Amino acid sequence: MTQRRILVTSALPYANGHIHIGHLVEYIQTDIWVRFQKLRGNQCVYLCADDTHGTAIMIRARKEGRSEEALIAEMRDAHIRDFSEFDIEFDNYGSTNSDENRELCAQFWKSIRDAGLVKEKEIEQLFDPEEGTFLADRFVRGTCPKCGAADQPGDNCSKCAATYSPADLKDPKSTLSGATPEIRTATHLFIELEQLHEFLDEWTQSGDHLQAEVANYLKGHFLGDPLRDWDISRPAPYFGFEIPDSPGNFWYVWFDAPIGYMASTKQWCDANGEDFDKWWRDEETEIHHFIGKDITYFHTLFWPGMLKSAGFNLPTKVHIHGFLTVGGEKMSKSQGTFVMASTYRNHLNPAWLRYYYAAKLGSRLDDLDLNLEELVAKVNSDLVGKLVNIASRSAKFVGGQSLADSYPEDGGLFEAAAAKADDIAAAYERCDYSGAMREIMALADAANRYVEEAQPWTLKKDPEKQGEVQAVCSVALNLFRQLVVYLSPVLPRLAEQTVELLNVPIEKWDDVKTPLIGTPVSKFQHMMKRVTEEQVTAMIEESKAENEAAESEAAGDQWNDGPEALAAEPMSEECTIDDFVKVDLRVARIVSASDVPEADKLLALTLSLGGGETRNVFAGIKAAYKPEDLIGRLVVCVANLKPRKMRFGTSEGMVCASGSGGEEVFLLSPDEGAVPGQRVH
RNA sequence: GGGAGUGUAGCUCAAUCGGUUAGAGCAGUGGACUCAUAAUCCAUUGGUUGGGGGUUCAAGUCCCUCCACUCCCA
Repeated sequence: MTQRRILVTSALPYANGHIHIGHLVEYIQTDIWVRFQKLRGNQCVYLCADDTHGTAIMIRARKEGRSEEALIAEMRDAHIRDFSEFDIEFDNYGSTNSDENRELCAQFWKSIRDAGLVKEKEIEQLFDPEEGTFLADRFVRGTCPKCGAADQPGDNCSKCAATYSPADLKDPKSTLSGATPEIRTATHLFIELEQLHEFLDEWTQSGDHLQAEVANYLKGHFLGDPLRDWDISRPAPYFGFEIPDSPGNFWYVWFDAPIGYMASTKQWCDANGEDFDKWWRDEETEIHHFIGKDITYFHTLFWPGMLKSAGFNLPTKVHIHGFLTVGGEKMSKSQGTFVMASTYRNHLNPAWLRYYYAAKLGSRLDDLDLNLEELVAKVNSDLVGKLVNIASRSAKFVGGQSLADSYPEDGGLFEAAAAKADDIAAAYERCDYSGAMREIMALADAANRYVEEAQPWTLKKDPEKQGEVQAVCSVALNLFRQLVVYLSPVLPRLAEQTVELLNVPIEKWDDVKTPLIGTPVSKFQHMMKRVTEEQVTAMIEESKAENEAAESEAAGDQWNDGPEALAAEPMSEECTIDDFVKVDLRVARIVSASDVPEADKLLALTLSLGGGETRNVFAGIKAAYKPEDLIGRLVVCVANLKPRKMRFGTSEGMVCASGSGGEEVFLLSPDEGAVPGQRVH
């Protein structure tokens, strides 16, 4: 087998937050692949870095009253600590805020300029006069210019799905300061990606660079039309690198972030006497990027385009994975399923998560669901019950002695398991870890059956049969070691423990093909504990508590009330008592509630004001309430609202509720004792 | 709104180019064993492959349509 030269990266974590179990899907996936490649004898380096630039970092540092450099240094230490606790082993962990990165950015920039891909355009952008900074779309909220929905983000409306530019918003507010932004023009630099259209068509649609569904997605969504220019500069103030030939402008964070892969490589090369060009300009080198599906287009359009323009190697493959859900739902801070790596570590063993993710990761970009009960079952059953059990039930009979001097007759088990080496390797290679785990666990079952039939515990009682005991245990321990070699990319610590037990290093994939003979066996020690549901529950509880503490700290008071709601929908102008009494608010009882099938957001309600007085109301609360849960409850309604014809009928009032819409709708309820028809003063 | 996906047993997933009676693990049930961390072994229940229609000798797989969910839209 010829040795491959492989450069591997995971996406750069942003220096604005800690590593959580969602991030870990990617780093564990990548780390397994890298460890596998190294075990196969390939020359493989795993590179990563913190992504440190951009507005979010600048704003956060400002809020915390310290420099960006201090913030990112602290975050980088925390990231490195988290990764190391999960046995994620980078060959170099850099930072996009490094000299190497600045130099490489300049080099890319010159190539892209020379290729005639850069042009300047004046664009209008909202500017926060209080913070003294231009505002990215997500930092502006206001009223949708199309449908008039309040509190919508700067680029599209969550109510009517209209897309627009932040400058079109009515009553825009900065989410940073609450100030009304001004429109200012600024010169931005753009890369004319369309000039690379033909190349990108070719690169994305041919070869094996992308998973099939990703190639389809790009074809369907981007490559069918001319590619838009890519805005890669941001005016000061901005935390990043100033563009050398455009003073006052900085490279957009997504320009310098992927270059960070190369800057990290450069650091590694310098530290290890390696030639940088061998890794990024020699076509013999394979380059593999592992990323999540949310950043697909940066890595499959811009990045190959940049590399092509600057004359570097193109990625051999971009491996894209799905998102993590917990219990079938998005990770949720309030439910405690948004678990930080460090919180997990406080309660559970990282090896469990590594195995669980491996058992569920396939080569496609389906989302991965972390089901906590399943985690408990899988770890206890597969790792403890099946795998470690093989050693546990055989090693103690030969502890302190040696394995048999020649490999005993085992009915072909060892050979059969060794024959799986290529299949299992192929599954790892294509990132089908779940397939690999299934094959390995089937072998573990076979090993347990062998021990079951051979009954070393019975043989042990007969002094004449001590040789047989040694033979049976030699087989069992060799089968166990085979499994551990297969699993060592996933469970490096278990591999180390096995080395201690059997006193022979595990160094290469082909170790599965040669049984150990005559080597000493150490005294058996427990290799892995079982998981309990209590541990999992404790982790979730701590995660919840952390979230509550964080919210409370942010709000600065004991009620956890944050400023977001008020900032999102700022106070209206003053009104008089006369203005207020024009609105006749009444307590009403919902006497019927039904779905409006043709409407996405509406429920049809009949409100009783008592004494036979009713109002038919269409309320936009479908996503938040089920009709059957509403019937009978008291609400507050606007009883004198002018009736309005809608497609589905006439609406004769409004039900009072707060919230931003969608599922975030909270009906007002009167306290106990109120009766329908009472006026609200 | 546009695009890309997903939907298979109670749960998590397989099923090669369209090809035998749709398979595993876990959970469940019955039994065996008692070396092992209540681990292991044997047997076994469980399916209208989201709904409907079509193509075909043959459809989980291909086509149309509807439903539900996920992600993306620079």
